[in-house]
Amino acid sequence: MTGATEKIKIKGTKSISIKEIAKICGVSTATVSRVLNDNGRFSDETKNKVLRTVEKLGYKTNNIAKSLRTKKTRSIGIIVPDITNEYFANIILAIQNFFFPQGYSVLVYNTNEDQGKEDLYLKDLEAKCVDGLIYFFCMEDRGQIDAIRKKIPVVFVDRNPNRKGAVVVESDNYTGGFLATEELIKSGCRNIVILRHILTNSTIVGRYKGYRDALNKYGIPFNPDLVLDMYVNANASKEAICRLIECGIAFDGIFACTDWLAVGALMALRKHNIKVPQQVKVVGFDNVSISEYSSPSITTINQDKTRLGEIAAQMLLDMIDGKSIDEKNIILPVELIKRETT
Amino acid sequence: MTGATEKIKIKGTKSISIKEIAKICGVSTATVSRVLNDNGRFSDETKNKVLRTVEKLGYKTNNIAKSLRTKKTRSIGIIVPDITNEYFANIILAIQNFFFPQGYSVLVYNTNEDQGKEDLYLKDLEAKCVDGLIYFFCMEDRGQIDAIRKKIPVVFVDRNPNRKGAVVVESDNYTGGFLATEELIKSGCRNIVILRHILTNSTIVGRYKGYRDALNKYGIPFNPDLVLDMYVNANASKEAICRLIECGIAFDGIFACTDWLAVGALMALRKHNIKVPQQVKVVGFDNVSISEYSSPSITTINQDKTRLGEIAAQMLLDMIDGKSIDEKNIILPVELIKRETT
DNA sequence: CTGAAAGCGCTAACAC
DNA sequence: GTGTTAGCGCTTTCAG
Repeated sequence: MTGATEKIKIKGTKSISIKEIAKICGVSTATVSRVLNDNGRFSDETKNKVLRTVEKLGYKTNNIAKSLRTKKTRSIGIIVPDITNEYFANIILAIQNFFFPQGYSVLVYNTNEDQGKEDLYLKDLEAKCVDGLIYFFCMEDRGQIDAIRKKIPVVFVDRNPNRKGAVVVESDNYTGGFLATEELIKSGCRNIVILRHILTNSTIVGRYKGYRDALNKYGIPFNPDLVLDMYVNANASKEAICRLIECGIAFDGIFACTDWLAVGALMALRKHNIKVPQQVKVVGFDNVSISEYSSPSITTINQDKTRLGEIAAQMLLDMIDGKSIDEKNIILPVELIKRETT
Repeated sequence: MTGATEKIKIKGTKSISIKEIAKICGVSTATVSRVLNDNGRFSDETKNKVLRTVEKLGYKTNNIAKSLRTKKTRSIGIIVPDITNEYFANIILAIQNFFFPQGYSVLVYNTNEDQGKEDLYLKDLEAKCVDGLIYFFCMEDRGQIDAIRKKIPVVFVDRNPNRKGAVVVESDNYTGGFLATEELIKSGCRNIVILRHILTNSTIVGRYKGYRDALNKYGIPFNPDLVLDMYVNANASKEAICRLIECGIAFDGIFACTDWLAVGALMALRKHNIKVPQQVKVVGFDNVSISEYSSPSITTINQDKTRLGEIAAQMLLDMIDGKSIDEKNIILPVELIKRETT
């Protein structure tokens, strides 16, 4: 640590504009603009001249000015609940990797599932004039969603807002829930707990439906005591399972709607010296790293995060480019990954 | 899936400008601009009139145009190695939470430690005219760093580029490495493996130095066979430790420069039926979730990600605002978190 | 193939 | 207190 107080200042890099290079090349700004954007209507000679001086002077186009004219900012927004969650981070990464080579950059907004923030972010995105939005929708319908959709292209990922005409990319949560539950049943479980996120959204609804239908199919009675709602957080699920055990409610399987919820369950089981998978079996959801590296490793439902992101990105780009899009609701398949907890 | 092909189109929300509302209010655009920016020199009467019609017509200022005039975009860039890594994600989150209330939005660029990408991102950031940059510096010096610093304010986080005059916020990696190693020594270890990231940067250098100095202080000879370099990845460290065991090289402690590296080590140890912490003890670094929820839970060195992000953000904002800043190199304290692996 | 000129929406002197 | 005016740097008709 130095106690010195220093004034940081940035050199006024008086950046040169199209005008200067036009003057130097002895052509008009219009011509320079044309060669820069490869819009035709210029000779090879002028092209070379322009390009060479652009290179020499290190000219960089001012995208602000360009945006003002073209009404395109070449940036998109992402509104996401929790960037800290590996599942979301993977999708964001795929989106960024897709868009950057297309010349788009990505504004990231983290809601932490807070609707107030979500509102503010939507406003900000509009003010910043993004060309499109990828939306991990979280808020309840208050008309905002349709409002923003009227103004800019938006594609919903992961969570389905169930609005007519909305473009959405999601995993097959229903089948995921079904497969997870079926795996437990086939391994011999008859009293299957389900650990859910307390915030109801389409992913939870789908997984729960799959759970119920699997129970049904195999003739296992549904027990409402085994439905546990909580905020997604390993400690919350640990406590919930501990409570269940302490109340003496019997169960032999757990379907956790999230891998982290499964981790918490495992902690509770370990604390009570309950053997996994011998006494209780566990299935998670997402297939994030923790499920692979936890001990025991967790049987889970894989979601294809990369494709989720890529497809959403591709659809958004198509919308921005005014292309027609074939499907408005893409549902990606999921897959059971069998590991040590079942 | 519907086979229908639908043309998505966005309604041309012919947005109104300052001009319209000036006309309606019977004042000039300058006046409107003044009340909108609260720049004084207008009467309460006109203020009310303007504000009311702004409200009524739902006028929104066009930030592109504004930026073109003011040369401020109110956006900052973040260049980060891996958004998927909870450690980095936490810092990004803190930065976003700090900046949004200040009216800034955040462009995120993921390098995946790829220098080629880093170069491109730097160019893009410049073209997008961001007001500042927070930089998890990864590339080796090729002059680019100093070049960008001349153009926009940048603060380096996590990794110290060791350039004179650079503003950097980092954890006390040296002390972290020392504490981790000391913890192992005090628990009785004498043959301590260190698991390092193969990409040398200031964090690794610092932690390694701490390791060596702790060894020295306690009179334990350094054994180069116990220094293992790899890409940060649980599988890589698992394999490295397995190899060590299979080669018959004895060790009783492991200092992993990252929690995920520690996780891999634990897997290798489990595979070979080596008891932790009885036969081998392990210390990680970062204190990300996995260290808390792994089984056994991992003793680790905590880095204060939130403060790392907040301080970096505050310093960048100060630089943007042209304020003088007191310290150019903030080093945040770290802390040993004792858990089950030691 | 090229240039002149208008203007995107806003801010900031400067004059009154 | 308020209006006039001149651009910011670029694209894009329209004429030639």
